[in-house]
Amino acid sequence: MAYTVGKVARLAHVSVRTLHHYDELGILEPSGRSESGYRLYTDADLAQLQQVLFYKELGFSLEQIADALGDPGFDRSEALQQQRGLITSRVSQLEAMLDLIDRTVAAENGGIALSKEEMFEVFGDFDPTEYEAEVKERWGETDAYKESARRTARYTKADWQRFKDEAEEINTAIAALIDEGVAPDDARAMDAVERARLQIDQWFYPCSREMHANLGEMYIADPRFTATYEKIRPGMARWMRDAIAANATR
Amino acid sequence: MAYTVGKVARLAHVSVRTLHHYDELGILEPSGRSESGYRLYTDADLAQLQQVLFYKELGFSLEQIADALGDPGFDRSEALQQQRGLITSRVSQLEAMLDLIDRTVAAENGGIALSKEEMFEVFGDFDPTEYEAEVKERWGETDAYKESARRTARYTKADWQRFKDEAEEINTAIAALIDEGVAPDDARAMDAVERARLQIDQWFYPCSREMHANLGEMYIADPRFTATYEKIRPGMARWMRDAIAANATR
DNA sequence: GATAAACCCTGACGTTACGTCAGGGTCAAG
DNA sequence: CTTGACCCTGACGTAACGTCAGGGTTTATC
Repeated sequence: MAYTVGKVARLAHVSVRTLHHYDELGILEPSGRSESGYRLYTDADLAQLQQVLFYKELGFSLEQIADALGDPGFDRSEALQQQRGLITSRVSQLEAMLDLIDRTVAAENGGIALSKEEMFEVFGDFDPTEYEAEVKERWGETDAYKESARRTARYTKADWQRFKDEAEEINTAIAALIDEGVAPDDARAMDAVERARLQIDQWFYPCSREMHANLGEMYIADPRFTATYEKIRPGMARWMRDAIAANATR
Repeated sequence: MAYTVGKVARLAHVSVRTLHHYDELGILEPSGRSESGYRLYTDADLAQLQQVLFYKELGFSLEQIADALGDPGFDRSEALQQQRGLITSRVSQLEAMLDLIDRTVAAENGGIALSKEEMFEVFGDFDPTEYEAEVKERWGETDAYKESARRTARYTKADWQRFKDEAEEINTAIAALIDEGVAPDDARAMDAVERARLQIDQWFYPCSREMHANLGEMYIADPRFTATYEKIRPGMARWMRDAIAANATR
């Protein structure tokens, strides 16, 4: 029922030093100590260690992990769902790499050559803004991509920085609403996603509320978009979809 | 045809600093410089960068990458096949995580609880020695696991260190043969894998040449085993399978 | 019941793979 | 011809541990 560092280390395939480190950072403090000062981990501690390892596997920093686990509103099942989605999107990314390798080999054997962009698009994180216009075209607004390209061509470095700051602020605000437990059909929720819509409208291409609703659907249908929002808060992708849908019909 | 750092960075979703770093380490030195000293990357450099990124994605250190790419016997297609196998095994691991999450959620909803080992077995690298005895049982030698457990129970820390050193030496010798281009049915190859067989026989459980051949088949059938050997040298898993098979029938 | 091997503790410095300035030269569009 | 984006070389900072050192504790075994 109570495990010493060494036992936990062997069980979880981590080093003793790693457990010491997590203890220092407050990410995983053992529930008890023996008389002689030995760290003693309980079953609950093991469950938390598993959470730490899942998050680490998904590329979260230890600081982010500390924040997530330290949050009083932390919910294990919710986190597991979030992690499930993120792992799924990671699998898609790796499968894209397999596909890239196959196409590269085919090209070497006289197949069609790959563009420079194709050679690297599987690396690095997925950028939603790059992709939204493209998706929009599939739904009919055939000029979205061109319009977006036309506008963004003139953007300066400072413009992009402003856009990023603005986007982050909007996302932070939404995350705060989620933390407060505000429902997606609450007026504050709809206002928040309306800000997101206006931002797209202003910076990239005309985006009606109906079109925004389409994008919202994609947030939960495409694992890459889902991952983008789930990484901010568990359940955020679905919450946004619902809030955007509510905003479109109010 | 010639790209500056910034262009390469945007294309490959890496930072300029990263490219500087790779240049310092000699992992990716641009083929040219402009008059004013700007780094100029060619298409071939981009292909090499892609290789670096693949290896990095698979958890190789920059030092290992430098060794692999710097090796005069480096072969792009061979490396791509190796990477394909390693990515496949990574996907299996992530799928095991998805399965673990599902079982954890099921357990929370009144399903069967998970053992401590199950909670963590998906993390950390795959240890072949832990698994071989278990697999051996599937082929009939029903006491392999028990025998192995009986023997290893008495092993001291120093014993394990000796075993690891020995195993590494054997693998290094095999890798050297591969580097030399020695064929799997060469006598030297058979001798090398015979040493591997004797090591298993000595440390864990009786392992006949026929049984060893079965293990060899598994090295290419199970992606986790394949990954273990492919990580040492591209093509090593298949080479060992062939050498072991040759050794079993000589 | 002693004695060694294995295990635990707390510092504290080392390492990898970059991030992040600082200070200064270069290029291209208006 | 200037201004914003871009490039250079140091050089120090950082995250997540690895790796001793020095010293106490537990446990298996003789």
